This record gives sequence, C-alpha cells and structure tokens, in this order.
Amino acid sequence: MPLAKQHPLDKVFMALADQTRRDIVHRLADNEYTMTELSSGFDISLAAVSKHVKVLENAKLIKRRITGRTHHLSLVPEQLTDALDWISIYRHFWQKRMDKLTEVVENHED
Amino acid sequence: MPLAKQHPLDKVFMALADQTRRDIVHRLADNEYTMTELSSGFDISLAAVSKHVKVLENAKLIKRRITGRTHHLSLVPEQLTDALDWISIYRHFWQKRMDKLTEVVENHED
DNA sequence: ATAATATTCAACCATATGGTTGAATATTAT
DNA sequence: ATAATATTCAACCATATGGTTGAATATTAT
Repeated sequence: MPLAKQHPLDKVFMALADQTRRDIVHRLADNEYTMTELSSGFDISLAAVSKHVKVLENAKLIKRRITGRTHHLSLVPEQLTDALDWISIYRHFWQKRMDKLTEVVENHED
Repeated sequence: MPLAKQHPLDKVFMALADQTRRDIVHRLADNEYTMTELSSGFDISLAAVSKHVKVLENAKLIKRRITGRTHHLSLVPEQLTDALDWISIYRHFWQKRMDKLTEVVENHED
C-alpha cells in the first residue's frame, strides 16, 4: 500500500523510468524552460506534461521558479547524484565479473 | 498505453524504483540465491518475491539458472552500467553547478 | 473592464503495480 | 507409489500511472 513511497530513491528511479520524463531532464540540462516551452516538442497535452513535471519535482529532480503566471523549470543535480551513488556501489561487483570475462576471453585466445 | 514499454531504461529504472527489489539486487551482489533463500528475510509472501524477481529478470538485471526444481538467481551487470551511463551524461551539467556553488561559498569566505 | 495567456484542477479511463491466498506443476526423497 | 519441497499460476484487490478533455484560476495586455 505505498501511498507514501518512503525512500527518496523510489521516487527518483520511478521518475526516470519514463521516456518523456528522461527527455524533460535532458532538455533541462541545457536550459531553463517554461511549461509551454517544454510541452512543445512533446505530442501529449500540456496537462500531461504538467503531470510529468510534478513527478520530477516531487522526486526533487527539478525545481520550479514562478514569476507571475509562468513557471520556469530547472534541473536539480543532487538526486541524480544519489541515484548514481546507489548504482555505483555495484560497480565493484560487476568490474570483478568483467575481469573474469576478460580473463576467459584472453585464455581462449592463447 | 504502455503495454510494451519500449526503452530498456524504462524497465531498468522501474525495476530499481522499489525498495524490495533494490534489496534483492543488494543481496545478489554478494551471492547467488535460490527463491526460497531470497524470500527469507523479506516479510512478504514467496509469490510476491517471485514477482519481484520476474520484474528484475525482465529488466535484465538478474538472471535465473534452473537446476531441477530450484532456481538460482544472480546479478547481471550490463543494465546497471547502462543506467549509470545515462545518469552520467548529466554529471558534466551538475559539476558545473557545483563549481558555481563552490565559487559562491569561497567568495563568501573572503 | 475585457480578452488573452499560462498553468493547474477535476473527472474520467484503461492498464500496471504490489500484494494476498489457494491450487497447480515439477522435481526429489522415502 | 507417496510425500515433501520449490516454484509458478490464477484470481482477486486496492491503489498508482499516464493519458484525455473541459473548466477554473491567475496574471498580463489592450
């Protein structure tokens, strides 16, 4: 019954698990955009983009600066770092695996 | 209507967006486990663990080796690498941000 | 004041998710 | 042959997701 998804990584990974939202992150890496600007280039409704933005905002991947009636969206790096850190823990593991694989390949070449 | 979630990263990030599944990945980083072994230590049913395993397997994060009636699960590194790579694209962006922040802090210290 | 613009809200829909329990299937042990 | 063990399957449930459309709200321009 996850009404309140506890761990921040739940929200971050969930937010990244959608192509449209990854595209939004990608766009915001270069520039700030308003809602209307952002939604142009997606073939879904503005309301749908608005929902995606809310998901990203809730995951703290982006933030919103409101000036009058327009909302300016920008990327926030911290949570991406946390996601990267989580995955990185397993780098050691898979590096070991890769080394083994390389070894096998090299032995095969002899 | 995502019956077929196209991009592999959709599945990978979705798979990682759940604490139980991240725990499974964590456990499998050390060791191979069977279903029964894995499910001990989680307070959900074996069937539920089985479903989580299927999600991870479908995302190609783990693989299953069947010997007789027991299934041995193990971690597969490649997709984790892909996820890491995707996030890493934005490292440059946030590093720039971090540098700016550091600058501000240093100026403040003067 | 009125109109246009930017955005959210609400209601709705179809499908997915994460859990349960009990039955089914396959393999192994006695 | 029978029983035990390992795992999946099926049906079910409550809630979440990702989309829609039309109305509402707030701000800005005329």
